[in-house]
Amino acid sequence: MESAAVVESPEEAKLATLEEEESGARGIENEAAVSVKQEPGSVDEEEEMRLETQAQWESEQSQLKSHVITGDTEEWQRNPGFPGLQRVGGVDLSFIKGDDVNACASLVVLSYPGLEVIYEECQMVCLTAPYVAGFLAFREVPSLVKAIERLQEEDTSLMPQVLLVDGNGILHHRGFGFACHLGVLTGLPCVGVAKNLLQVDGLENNDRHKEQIRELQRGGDRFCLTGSTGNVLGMALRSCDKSAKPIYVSVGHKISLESAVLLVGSCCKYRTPEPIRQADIRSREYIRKNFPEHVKTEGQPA
DNA sequence: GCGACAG
DNA sequence: ATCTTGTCGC
Repeated sequence: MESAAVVESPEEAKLATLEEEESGARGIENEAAVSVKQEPGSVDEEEEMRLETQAQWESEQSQLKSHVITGDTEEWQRNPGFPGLQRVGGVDLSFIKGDDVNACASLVVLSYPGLEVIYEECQMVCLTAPYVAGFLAFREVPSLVKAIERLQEEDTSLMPQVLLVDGNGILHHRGFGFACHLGVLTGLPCVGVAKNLLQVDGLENNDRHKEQIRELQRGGDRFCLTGSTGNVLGMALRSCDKSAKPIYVSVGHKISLESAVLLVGSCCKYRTPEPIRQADIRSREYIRKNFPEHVKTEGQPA
């Protein structure tokens, strides 16, 4: 047959759906002046419903004894257990203060398990999409795909075998966050690493969550993030001894949660895994150097 | 009015 | 994401 059979993978289908939602969300945003308030109907009914789902959720949560899994980042670093893994990539964008269009995109590749920077690139980019909560990828992904393509062209032998992304993977309102998005468009395995919990599917930064965080004593300790639908969406990981605040790891593309957590843990000298941290440092520095803050220094006497 | 809101 | 200095500690 002449017609090219366009077979969509489940991930690609998910992406297509999200793209539709994104354009919808942007349309709403553009007409934000028109308030679309819902008629409250019956307040009592709503409240009753809310309390009921709340109670149901709480009972489910208490049954899910998401006990702390004790880990050991030092041990992971001594014995990573990823034979064949030599290059881990990291990406990040940094922004100029009052500018929501121009940004610096950075891609770094680190040796593994040594964590030395073996490739780095910073590139000024123009962002097209605005930042809309839940649609982060639409703003940041295009520039990063281009960065990967430049590396592919420049030196394929430096192509990372896995990419750490700052943002979530399946820990997302539609189960398809930044790390999934970038993974599908590049074909690379991706891991989502967020610094804050995205409160979705019943996951909440409440007292219970804070208590679980307090139970994380050492680097490597972690616990499952189980949504109210029963799915494990990611893990809260204490990435090093120094910082008590965990990072949130979730599956992006072509990697299991277990592998993702071990990999991220073995990449942490500090709270943020080195590949992302190095990309972050480099893109910030680039902005700092090339965009003198003429806003701040006013009276400079000659 | 208050909280959420990955980056 | 960005706005921001010093400071306490190893």
